[in-house]
Amino acid sequence: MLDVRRMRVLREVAARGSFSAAAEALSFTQSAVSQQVAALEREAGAVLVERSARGVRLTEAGEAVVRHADSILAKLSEAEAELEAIAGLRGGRLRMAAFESAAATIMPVAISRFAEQHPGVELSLSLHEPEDAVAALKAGDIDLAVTFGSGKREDRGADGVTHHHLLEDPMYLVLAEDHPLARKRGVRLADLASEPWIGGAPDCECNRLISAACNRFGFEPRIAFETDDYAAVQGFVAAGVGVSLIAELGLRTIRDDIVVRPLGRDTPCRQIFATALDGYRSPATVAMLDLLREVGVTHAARRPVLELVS
Amino acid sequence: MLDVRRMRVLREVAARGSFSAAAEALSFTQSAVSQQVAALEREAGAVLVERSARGVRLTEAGEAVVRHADSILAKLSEAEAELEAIAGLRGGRLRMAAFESAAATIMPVAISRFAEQHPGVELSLSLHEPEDAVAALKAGDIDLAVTFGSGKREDRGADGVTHHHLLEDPMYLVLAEDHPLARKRGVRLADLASEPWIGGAPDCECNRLISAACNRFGFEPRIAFETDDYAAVQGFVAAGVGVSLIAELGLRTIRDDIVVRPLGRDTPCRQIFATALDGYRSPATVAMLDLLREVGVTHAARRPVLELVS
DNA sequence: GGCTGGCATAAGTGCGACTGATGCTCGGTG
DNA sequence: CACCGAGCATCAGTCGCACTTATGCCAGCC
Repeated sequence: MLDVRRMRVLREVAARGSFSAAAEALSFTQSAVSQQVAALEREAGAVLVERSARGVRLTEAGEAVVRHADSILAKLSEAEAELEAIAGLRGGRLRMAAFESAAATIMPVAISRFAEQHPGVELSLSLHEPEDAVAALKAGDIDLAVTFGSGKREDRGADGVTHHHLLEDPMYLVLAEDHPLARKRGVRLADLASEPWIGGAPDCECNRLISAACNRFGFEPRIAFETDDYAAVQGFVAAGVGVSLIAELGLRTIRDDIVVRPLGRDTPCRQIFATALDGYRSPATVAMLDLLREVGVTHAARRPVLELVS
Repeated sequence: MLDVRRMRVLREVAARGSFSAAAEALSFTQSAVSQQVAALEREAGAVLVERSARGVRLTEAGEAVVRHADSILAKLSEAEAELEAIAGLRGGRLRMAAFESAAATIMPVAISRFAEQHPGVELSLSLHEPEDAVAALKAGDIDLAVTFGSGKREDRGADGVTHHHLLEDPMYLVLAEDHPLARKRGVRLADLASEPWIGGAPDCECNRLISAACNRFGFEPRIAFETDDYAAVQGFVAAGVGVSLIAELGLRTIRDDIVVRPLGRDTPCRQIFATALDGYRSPATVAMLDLLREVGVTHAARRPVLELVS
């Protein structure tokens, strides 16, 4: 195979018109250039350079090699530029996934800020509930996921992913406006032991959050209906099918025929994480992780929904 | 600069999914592949491969490198193919020059046969009198010239070109049909000492041939008119401006108002050569040289004009 | 005819690439 | 749970290649 380093030498020879001049330009000795060109001719199986007393001239084969050398060396520079762009966040891509309420709240903020700081990076966001998101991470389909869970686990998970805590997301009780408890002040979870509940999708982290919260008050919630869309949950609650817990991030829009009640000291909190694979992380991933943490802190500082309903 | 050999290793790693498999495919040890990839990562300034317990996966930067590696390696194969094509006469070019009467006679035969044998080679022919042709050779504008001269010089010229003898081109006396000597049998050059002559262009090899021939018979021809086109010479002769000598190759077409007379043992001959630079010659040049020699022999074997007019 | 500019060649040296051996980690398994 | 195997990293050693220095050779030029 033709050696690209040698092709570079030949190109310099062609440009300068002599071995000596090329050697000087490349900071080699004339001897080295002579040997390299000879080796290249051996590889090529053809005479590439016509030697004459005053400098050299390329043969047709030599011209062909130089022509290709130009294009190959250009491609090499291109590759180097692309690497630099990726490392310097002036290029590359970042594929993310988030669950619905995060995708509607913190992600737009984070994405807009990231795009502003690093306009060259191509961003994409898909909707995935935590379980799917982690699977997508492991499959290499995405680089970063925003997930939630009940425990505050900053730990390096044994399964190759690490959850980086972003913020706490307090959950609120939602009732139909004509529910008997809708007017009561200081409702507690224990008051709702016998109510039918609206849950998240089956076998979903969301459901486990509700169960865990109720369990702490000594009862297992009876799930009357399951849906993974907070808007749908609000619909079912409004229709009187049951009551539910909705996290703050899911309460950006609140129907006017339901009431939202804080649970005071009992308030269960879901924990929001940025989740990424352990080991190598692209510069874009690292930058977005930092940014998400920052957005999380900012978000925690002001609690619009809490003020609104308490 | 990124090393193309290492990029090739990375590409194999990407294709096989593990260092070990790539090593086997490349007939290396796993250790070598590991070291090469590590070195490439140092050059690139970025992690290119995510190592895991079961094989490896490329990072985004790694994918970028492999993408470029593909295109670079493709270009390399292309270059190799082109070299092979040039060496095997399946490509490349051959630029030739010939004087007018050769371009009208032996060159069409040679070119047509060459094109048949080596259809991939791009052929071109330009018209140059010997002096210009040799200059063009030295300037590198052409690869091969067909020239003529008076002496039979196969020698390696001191000026860096070699003339390869192709054939002898006998010269004939041409007279207006109403010329007093037109009917005389056995005309000799000495009979024409006082005639006005039509010569070639000033300071042209062609003129020197006429002078040299006349000198041998003890007179210096008086040049009445000079032109480098044999058709024009025939015109002037027909008009009675003077007499001239025209070589056989220039007598493919003969006006009907002139007569052509052989000079028997006195016949001067111009020598036709294929002329090329010493030193490196492309495969196409060598092949055409051989072919021209062959055409020269064939041409010498049958002498249409000689038979026609003697 | 010596001088100069330019390429080739020979011998020596140092770096880098590859090998072989070994250690480490992770995931699967009895 | 301890073991095992697949796979990568690392180390030391060897070998080859690329470059340098030194020299020779050739051609053009004053």
